[in-house]
Amino acid sequence: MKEYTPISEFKNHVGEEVTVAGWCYSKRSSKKLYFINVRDGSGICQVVAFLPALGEEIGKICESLDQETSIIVKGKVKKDDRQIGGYELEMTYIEVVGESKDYPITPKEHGVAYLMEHRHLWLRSKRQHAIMRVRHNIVKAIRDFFNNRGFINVDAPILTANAAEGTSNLFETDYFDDKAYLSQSGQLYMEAAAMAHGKVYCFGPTFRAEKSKTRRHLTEFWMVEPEVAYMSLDEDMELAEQFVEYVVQTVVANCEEELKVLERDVEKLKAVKAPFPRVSYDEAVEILKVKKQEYAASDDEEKRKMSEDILKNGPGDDLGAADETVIGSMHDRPVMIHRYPAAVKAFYMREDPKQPGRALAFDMIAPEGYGEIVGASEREADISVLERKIVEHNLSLEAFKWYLDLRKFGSVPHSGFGLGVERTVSWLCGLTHVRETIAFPRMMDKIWP
RNA sequence: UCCUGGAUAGCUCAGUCGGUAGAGCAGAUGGCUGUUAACCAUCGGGCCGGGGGUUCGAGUCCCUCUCCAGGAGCCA
Repeated sequence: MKEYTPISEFKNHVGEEVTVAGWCYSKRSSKKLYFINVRDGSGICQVVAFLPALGEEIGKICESLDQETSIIVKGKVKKDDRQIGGYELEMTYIEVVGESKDYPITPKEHGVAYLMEHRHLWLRSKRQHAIMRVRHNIVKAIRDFFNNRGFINVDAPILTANAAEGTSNLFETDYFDDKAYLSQSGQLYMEAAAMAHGKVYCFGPTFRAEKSKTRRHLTEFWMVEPEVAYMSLDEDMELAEQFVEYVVQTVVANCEEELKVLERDVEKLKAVKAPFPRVSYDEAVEILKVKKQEYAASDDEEKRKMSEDILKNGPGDDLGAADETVIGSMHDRPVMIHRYPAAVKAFYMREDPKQPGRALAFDMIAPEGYGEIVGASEREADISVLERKIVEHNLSLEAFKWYLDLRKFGSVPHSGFGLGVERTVSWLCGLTHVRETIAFPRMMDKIWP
């Protein structure tokens, strides 16, 4: 590596001459003085060039700089509290590495469609830079949490032969003379791995061909899925709340600068401490019935409109987005809604022996309207029940032959959950749409760049 | 797939009653030793998304197609 000094390390080089390799972020000038904001990936710093001391040649170079021209600059680091990073570079030398004419993204406002078309360049912008760093910290915290608790990372395949939950939202691809599908969950494979290692997790991309056009959906998204042998649903809830608390508090501790750039209200994140409230599906429905009346009678037109969407699916059916928002907004931390009607949930979820018709499953709803971030359940361990449910869900017993083996050879109670990384990033960054949480989002109508 | 709203300068938008178009930013040129989305002056820049219709006349009204945004369902 060459001896370039990262801008983020300026605090250790005050008074020294350093070399910075980066890009021109913006430029202001008067006749004899240039102020060049340089970004190098680690940070942004103002470089000051006093032309009478530097000569005509350097003046010409400064004059020629456009937004995103790549440059190598030498200069002396000065502490300057007026600057955003707290430091300033007094230029002694500058060299252009690559020019940049008519850079499409100006410091002024742009529309969403335009920015998405230029996603490969948009990543350089301050907000996007901050989001990617928060995401990096979230991913690191996720791995650290499980690695530090004796979980083994066993990744699931991306190309699969059959579907976990029906074939309607699967991406299909040719697999030699056969068909294969892109994975929509690693869970079934993690159940196999948990029987080998006890505590496991997978972490990778998953794919859903849902024609969803909302702020919470991507067709390709990352999910972490822990699975633990001999773990009950209640223990699963404890694991999930400790996990989410750890991820959130790690980000609060490590991403102060980034959250400031994103203007995130950090106090709201600091409140995310276990235990999280637990609400049963039946309790949720009772709460929602009251809220529906309350909203319908409200002076606020928005609430009256929302009232129509509350319990729109009818009692006994799954909760909708409006229901989640209402329950979620009642607390300052995530809420776990558990024991949904078994009929609306996946075949592999165990029914509650104490409450027939209810599944041992929970969803974790993030506060501030960010919706479901975790889906979880205790898995059915009894082979005969599982076989019956596979048939009831119109799935092929043949396709699940290997999965049923797990119940044939030393079946044990086990549970796990899946956390959506993009929704978590969106929540922690306070974004309005998950499309900004991943470098190159894949959506229903967008697969470029 | 359904519902709603859009498409006008490179970008973000305004455009009155139907009478062939305007701002800010960006770009170019000039000015300024401390600027932070710098400022001041000047200049260039338009198939008003495509097609059809109504009209003497359409950016504006109607139909249609395409694309975009927001929402629903489904989900993480």
